[in-house]
Amino acid sequence: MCQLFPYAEVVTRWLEPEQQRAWRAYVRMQGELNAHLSRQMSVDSDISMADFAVLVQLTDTRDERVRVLELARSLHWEKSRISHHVARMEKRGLVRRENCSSDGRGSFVVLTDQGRSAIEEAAPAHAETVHRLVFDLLTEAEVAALGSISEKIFTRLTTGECAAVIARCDADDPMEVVPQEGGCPEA
Amino acid sequence: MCQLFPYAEVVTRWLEPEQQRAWRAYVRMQGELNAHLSRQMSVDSDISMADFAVLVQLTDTRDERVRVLELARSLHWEKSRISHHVARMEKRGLVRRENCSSDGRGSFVVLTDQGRSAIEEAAPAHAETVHRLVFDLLTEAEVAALGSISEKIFTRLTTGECAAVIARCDADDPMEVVPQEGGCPEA
DNA sequence: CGGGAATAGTTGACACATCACCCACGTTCC
DNA sequence: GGAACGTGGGTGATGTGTCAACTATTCCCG
Repeated sequence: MCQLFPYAEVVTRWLEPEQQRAWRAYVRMQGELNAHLSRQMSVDSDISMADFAVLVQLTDTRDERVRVLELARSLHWEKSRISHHVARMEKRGLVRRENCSSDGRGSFVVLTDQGRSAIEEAAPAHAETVHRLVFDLLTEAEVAALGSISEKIFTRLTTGECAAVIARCDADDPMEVVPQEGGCPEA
Repeated sequence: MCQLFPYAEVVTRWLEPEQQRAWRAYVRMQGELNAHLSRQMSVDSDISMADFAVLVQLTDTRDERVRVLELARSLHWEKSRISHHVARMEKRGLVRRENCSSDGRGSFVVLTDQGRSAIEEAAPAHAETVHRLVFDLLTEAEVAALGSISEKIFTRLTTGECAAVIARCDADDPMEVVPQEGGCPEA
């Protein structure tokens, strides 16, 4: 409903040639980059990008344990995705589940020793890959531009009408969605 | 920076703070944007982003038919992905297969009337979405920057060593780029 | 206290991507 | 003609993401 503009759709706004070029370049780049990062991660280590993301969240907390829903929020994943993925990671010994004593519904995802060594092994290679594929190519100005462009679009996506569609497991405060600076970030 | 991985500090190039910020912003933006575009596409029409990509390639050719491998190359998809996806699209009536008379091995993917109306219905809304989520937010300079950054990275990914990993592992040259186990299982 | 409503998390069905392997056809060279 | 090899394309198993429906617990309010 909020997504459609039924009354304003008389003439289509096609992309301008320069926008077209930029958009196609972005789409292709993003697809290739994702594919390459995933492939490189599984070559360098025994985990996937998704595993890595989960493990980063776990190592970021003091207890190396985190509630499932908090995981979902910080990763912007659906709760069922978390549930499935954690089940698979548990089967491989990277994490384990523990019941939450203070809330009978909840459960924790806990880092195992095997999970810790997995991410410690994977992280340096991943950082090196990101350097090689991205930052070695860009000037400081371009890095800044990439950051601000990304933040603009991300903010657009996570506030206002757009956020309403995304928000299923979201906090009530829309401003809280973009925390300013975290601890040791991913990558 | 990342005091969690203490033993690797000598060989590892961690990201600088500015790079860190830009990278995190990019990763999150790109994830959200993909999700939103997909969701919006299926809200506005009966096809997915992947369907859309295939249909665009088909409508771009004069005959509205294209060989499977050419489709794979222009989309940068694996051939088996094309095969599976075309099978599903065929089941839904969006395309059909035809044998290639000049090469008994080959086959064409052909746009159907239903496929044509599907993309004609989907395209304007998609263009509008891209405007709304991206280009309405960016200055001309930012559009240009996005394009050139994307092209740089894309070029890096599709030339040299990187391309070798991407290009099927049936490349004849045994290289040292990929550490033994993960790379190109031959034999 | 009791009975909804909200919350935390799981499960199953399905769509999709990847991998390894397969088959059919074409080319080359003998 | 036919073996060897490359190429175009398909198939099935498996891992992954999404949606809808479900269970179990907690919260809220009379």
